[in-house]
Amino acid sequence: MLTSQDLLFKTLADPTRRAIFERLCREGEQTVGALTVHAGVSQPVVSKHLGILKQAGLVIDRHEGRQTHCTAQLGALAPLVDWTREMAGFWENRFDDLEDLLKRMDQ
Amino acid sequence: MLTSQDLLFKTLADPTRRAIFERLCREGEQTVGALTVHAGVSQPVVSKHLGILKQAGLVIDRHEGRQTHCTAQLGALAPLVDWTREMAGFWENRFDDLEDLLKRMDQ
DNA sequence: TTAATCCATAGCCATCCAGGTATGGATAAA
DNA sequence: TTTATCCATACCTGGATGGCTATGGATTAA
Repeated sequence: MLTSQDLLFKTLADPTRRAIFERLCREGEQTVGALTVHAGVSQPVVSKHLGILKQAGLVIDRHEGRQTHCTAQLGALAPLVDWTREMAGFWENRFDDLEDLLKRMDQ
Repeated sequence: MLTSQDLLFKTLADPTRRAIFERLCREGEQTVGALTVHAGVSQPVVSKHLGILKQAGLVIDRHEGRQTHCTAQLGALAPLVDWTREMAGFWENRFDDLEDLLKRMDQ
């Protein structure tokens, strides 16, 4: 089974792809051409990365004539935030358990 | 150049590796053997994943006799949290800029 | 209509890497 | 001392994937 966390981590693991997403977050809507200028890779590669970002829900696009305008979808990062919170939660619980144990030992 | 975010995303992108880290967060300190039982892969593979997790600072270990006890280092997730916050920050700033623009247009 | 631009898709290749088995060193048990 | 257990390292292999070029459809410009 492929969790949404899996998809997010895998998608963001590639530096080129993450840089594209970062640029979209910083600059807002961008055409494929504009992204290609700064990506350091060829246009087909940028298109492929955008496809993967779209599949992960991190990017949506809008067609206007022969141009494709792309936008970052920040909300798609939610599972990532949730995961981090979950890990931190486990951590806290372990401290709570330890606290309980110490309390019981004290009696 | 390889940023700490790069290292973190790449390290956590693998499901098996992330599962090991998750288990360490949930259960606390575990030996390599205990981790192997639940990992679904061979012991050498677990050792290799632990090596990568250690390199990313996500795990530290402690040797006791012939056993190696591993612990999750939650603090190593900080760059991930920072990155997410940064992305959200860009988002906010863009809204702020838009707000400023609208305000100026209103005058 | 013709030429130029924007983008997506197809096909190819090199590289990376997660998985395996084999093995040996170190420690603990017999 | 001998045997068994725990773990790490070395080595190999197949599959995944990030990069490229070539190409064509669609739209705009000449």
